[in-house]
Amino acid sequence: MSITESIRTATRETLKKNYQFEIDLNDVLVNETKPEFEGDYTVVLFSFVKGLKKQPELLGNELGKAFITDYPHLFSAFNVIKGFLNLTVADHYWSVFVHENYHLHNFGQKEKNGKKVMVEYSSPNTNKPLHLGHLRNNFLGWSISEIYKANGYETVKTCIANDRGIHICKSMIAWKLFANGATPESTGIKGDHFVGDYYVKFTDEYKKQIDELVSRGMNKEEAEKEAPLMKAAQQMLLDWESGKPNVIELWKKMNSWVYAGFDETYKRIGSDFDKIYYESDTYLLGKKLVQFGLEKEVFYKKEDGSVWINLTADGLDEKIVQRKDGTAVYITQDIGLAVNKYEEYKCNQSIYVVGDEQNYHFKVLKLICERLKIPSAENIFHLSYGMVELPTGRMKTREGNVVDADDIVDEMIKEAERKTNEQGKTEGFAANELKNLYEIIGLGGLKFFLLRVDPKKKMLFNPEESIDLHGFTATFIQYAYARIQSILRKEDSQWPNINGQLSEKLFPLEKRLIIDLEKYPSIIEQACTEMNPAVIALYTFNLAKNFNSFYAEHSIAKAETAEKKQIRLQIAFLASTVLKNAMALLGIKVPQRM
RNA sequence: GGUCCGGUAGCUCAGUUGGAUAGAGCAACUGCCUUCUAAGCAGUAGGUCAUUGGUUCGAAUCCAAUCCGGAUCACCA
Repeated sequence: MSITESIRTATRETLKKNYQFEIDLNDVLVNETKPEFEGDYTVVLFSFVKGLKKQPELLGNELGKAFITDYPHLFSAFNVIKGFLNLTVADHYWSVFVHENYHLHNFGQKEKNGKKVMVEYSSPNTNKPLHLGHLRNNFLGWSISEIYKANGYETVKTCIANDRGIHICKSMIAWKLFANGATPESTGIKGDHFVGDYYVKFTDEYKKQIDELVSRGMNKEEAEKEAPLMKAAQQMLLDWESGKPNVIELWKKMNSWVYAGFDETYKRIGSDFDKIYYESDTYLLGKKLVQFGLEKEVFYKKEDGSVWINLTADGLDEKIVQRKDGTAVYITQDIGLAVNKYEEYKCNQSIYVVGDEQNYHFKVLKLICERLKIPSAENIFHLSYGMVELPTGRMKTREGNVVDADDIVDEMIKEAERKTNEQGKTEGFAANELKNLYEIIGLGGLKFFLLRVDPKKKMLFNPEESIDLHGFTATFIQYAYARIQSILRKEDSQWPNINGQLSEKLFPLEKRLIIDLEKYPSIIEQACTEMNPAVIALYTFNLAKNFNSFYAEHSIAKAETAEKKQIRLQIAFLASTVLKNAMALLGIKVPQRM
């Protein structure tokens, strides 16, 4: 039981015993005591003052006295200010905690709970490379999955490849017309970038055709429809759906180029998947479900043959689920995918990590699944995240101010190298060790920067600031970790063993660190219920900061007594474990030295 | 226009079952390397929590209205 839980329980039991006053555990508000007051934890008494009809100060003093006599192993002192009962937790409690836990490599990790969670993330289109927004998505999805795992869930990481549709045909057409048979191999360009270039080429050439048609007197709207390139792309989509061999062959070829490029990027940024779904498979199941929905009268057909659902009763609009020509729309395949996922894995929860511009889409998807009485409907959860903005304004593909994921990663690693060399502390590092270090620092910095903000809020990505290695960054934490490793290396064989006995008082800085460490299990729990890795980012930063203060003040090597040395070493050891494990939940590695 | 989200220090962000004098980091300024890693530590300064009203012992937090910003309301994905 954690210390805050112990305090809640003690409060409940004491109120029951001394005042015959029954309360729920959750009614006891326990905070960390503010630094300007004496004590470690504070019980806020206002909420039960009314029921007991007692002065808050009087109640506080009575409770405090009872705590000291009834729970001497927990509390050593108390004071009351207004309605706040400040408790000092006994040093003995903390030293026992450290002694019992410091050597646990999986400290904080929960037992398996038998539940299964699916996390879908990344979900790229196969016509262009990953960009900055995808990075936030990937880091978030991966981290959430790890956080669930740490909380005892079995997890399934999935990805849906949006590998079909008119956008795919556009890059195919452009390649066919303009590439002259060039390939990623022949040009040396990474596959996803190679295909993406042809998608851009399509857009450029298409614009030219429109301009030309307009200059010949056609209005713009008509020109957009009549441009030969667009017609070719639409024809290709029809040919694809009818399975025309040469189109399918080209589609497979170009997709394979893209996947090879994605694999490289995923490997680099540490994203992996247990299962990849393909829209080219799921859209067919989606179409079957449209038929099913028509039979059940969840959907209805309009005169032109298109199929709709009416969601006005739920405050939404009518929504199309199948075009008049019988082809699938975006949501059609998502319905299919939801069923597919459930039948294959039967997860207790199905999380979709998708940008907040699709909030409406997922509201609709969930409603449709509920109306169709799909068993997994109520387990669908849209983990919505805000857009990543640039100092110059919004990122827009069309305006070309997209930040490419591979470029960012390169830049971060290069910057890590520059800053590391500036520090000039890398004597004795082998070349491959250095390369590894640059990657750990560069990627860590990037991940931390994108994860430290509440996912649901939009955020500003400032490339210059993100490679600044000071302050609330991964580098700061990695550095603190490397220093702890340095201590432990030196002290490795000389640990005094006095079995957690403590005859002297803990210094405030020591206690603050232990309090931090003790709450780690509740932090990963909180990160899970809130689905927010930023909780962990903030925690690791504070832990590292507190360790640095501690370290600056209290030398471990020159500890005053054996017992001081022991507890400090144990604190250092546990802190290093927690930092490493917590950072791992964010997908961030920590270096042995730097 | 409807719906949803946001507005906290110069900048980037924390801050929910309503709790003490609203917190970090960056930038600025002042100290600290003969010490287990100074990518560090200690400190100073910086606020009308968008505005107004309400609820109560108590509001950045809850309610209402207003202002500002964004997303969405496609037979695009």
